[in-house]
Amino acid sequence: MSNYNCCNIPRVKHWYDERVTNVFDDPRITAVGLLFEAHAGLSARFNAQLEEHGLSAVEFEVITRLARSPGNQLRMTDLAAQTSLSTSGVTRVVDRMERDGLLTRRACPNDRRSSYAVVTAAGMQRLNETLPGHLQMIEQWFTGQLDPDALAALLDGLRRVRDAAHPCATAGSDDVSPEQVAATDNATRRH
Amino acid sequence: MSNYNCCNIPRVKHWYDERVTNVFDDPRITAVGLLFEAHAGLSARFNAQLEEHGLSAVEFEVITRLARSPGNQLRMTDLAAQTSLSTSGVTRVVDRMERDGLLTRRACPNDRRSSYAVVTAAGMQRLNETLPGHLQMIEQWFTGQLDPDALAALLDGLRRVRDAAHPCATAGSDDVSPEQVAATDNATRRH
DNA sequence: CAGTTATAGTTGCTCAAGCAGTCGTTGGGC
DNA sequence: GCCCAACGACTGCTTGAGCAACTATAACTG
Repeated sequence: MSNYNCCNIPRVKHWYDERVTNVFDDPRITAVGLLFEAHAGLSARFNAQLEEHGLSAVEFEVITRLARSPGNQLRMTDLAAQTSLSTSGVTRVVDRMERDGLLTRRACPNDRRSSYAVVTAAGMQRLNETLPGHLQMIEQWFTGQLDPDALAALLDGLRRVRDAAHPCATAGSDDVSPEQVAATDNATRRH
Repeated sequence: MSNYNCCNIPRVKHWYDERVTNVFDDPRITAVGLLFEAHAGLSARFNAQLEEHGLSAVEFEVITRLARSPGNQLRMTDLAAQTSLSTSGVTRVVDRMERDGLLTRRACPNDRRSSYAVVTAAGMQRLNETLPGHLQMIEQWFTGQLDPDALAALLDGLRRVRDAAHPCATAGSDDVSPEQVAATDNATRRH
């Protein structure tokens, strides 16, 4: 019963050793396990550092996405598309961050349905306080763990997986300049 | 204001182009962006497939961890350690899955504080129905996206990052055989 | 221009997860 | 053997996020 060696699993490509005795030793399972655990580990590290500055991961992502956008602002919908939040989720995060003085809402002049979330001066300051440590964390736990070649290979592989799997969430404010689009590599682009 | 070119960020190693005009173009940000988006993309794909079989991601992880363990069972605490759930979280997931007939609780004979979560026959069947498609998804959106060399490089990099960053959650039932431990690569091991 | 449809944002409801506190059990120190 | 600290599981409470319903505005169609 414990020897779970079941079911005819279709194997399209055979890049791995065939002699598998247990489904859970399947290298594909191992592969996702690695990716997910790396993600979980980094998330935990980052969250700890962000928490020191009174930010949750989503709040940090929100304020970062806003701060990198022209005018430090984004329409609520675009913010939702860039983050992996629903629009109602964005409403609530912005509620909290507005209450904490990090953001403000600003009416959109052209479209009275829309409103912008804008980073306040206090928000920018908070981000300034948080970012250096965050970058250090990235270097300490991620990029610094590998020599340049290995890192490049890793990032290349990730990019391909991302491009393939990342659900189409092409977002962004309407008036981004072309070079800004080109720069926004890790944003939710590339269909 | 939009040109967020701030703060003296310490750069330990310079594996990337120095000429950065905007903090958010920082290759370290891009790197985590890639990893996180790849994870998010894969998660979304997997969740969709799992949902077809009436399983959430955590439920799938729980039942998988149990099914790969000797006797298809694990003590609640060990299950919590292997998944990224708190013990109360595990209590509730097992509650739900027990209600759905996928798991049962079994009293631990040696220690009356502990109880095992055990996969039922229905649970094993559900897993059998779910796994092939899941493996196909992995191949389609992850491992199949790269040629063997690139995949190996990706996994190698991920392994190092995982080993560095993954928070120490050494778990597992007490009586795992050594070869089983060796096989459990993607489990939460390695100090 | 009127009527319909689509879009932007918010709100009520539900649910999943963590924290802290509780209860029963175990094991170590004396 | 008794006491107390540690442990395992569970429960109440809070929080955060999504879905669906709703309102207001915009755009489209004839």
